[in-house]
Amino acid sequence: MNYWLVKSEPSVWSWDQQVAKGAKGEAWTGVRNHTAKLNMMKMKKGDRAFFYHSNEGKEIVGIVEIVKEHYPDPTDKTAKFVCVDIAADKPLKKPVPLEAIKTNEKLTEMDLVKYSRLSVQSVTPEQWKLVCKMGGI
DNA sequence: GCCAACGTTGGC
DNA sequence: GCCAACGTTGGC
Repeated sequence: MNYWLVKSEPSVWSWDQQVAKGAKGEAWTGVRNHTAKLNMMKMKKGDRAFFYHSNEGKEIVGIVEIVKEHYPDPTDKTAKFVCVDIAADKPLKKPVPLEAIKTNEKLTEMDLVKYSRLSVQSVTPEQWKLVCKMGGI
């Protein structure tokens, strides 16, 4: 299994809205960046991803599961980009703020720190375990 | 194909 | 609200 991290501004699409969609999930559309697109194309059904709130909160709030692999993004008129369907798995007992990641020397290599603008990122198993632990899971 | 100008993202 | 980082666009 591979691990990922997706970012969303809560004013646009929040964790609560994701949870409300249930196990069926929701299309993760609107990605217009080729690096993020390549990451989405590597996602497999059953992979897990952290759900991060950018701008407001700036913390990892929950875990989602990839429930449908990549297909053309219906909101993209140029037909160049793709989306996946994700469903809320479970919330972190304790959200992990960006600050905690930046100050943990084991996590300074996370894309969240190095490439803060990338909206779909990969996470190593080591990073995944550590963040889960920090989040109380 | 280079690069300056411009737009967007997101932390601060 | 500012600005750094980075992607995209368009003139040459």
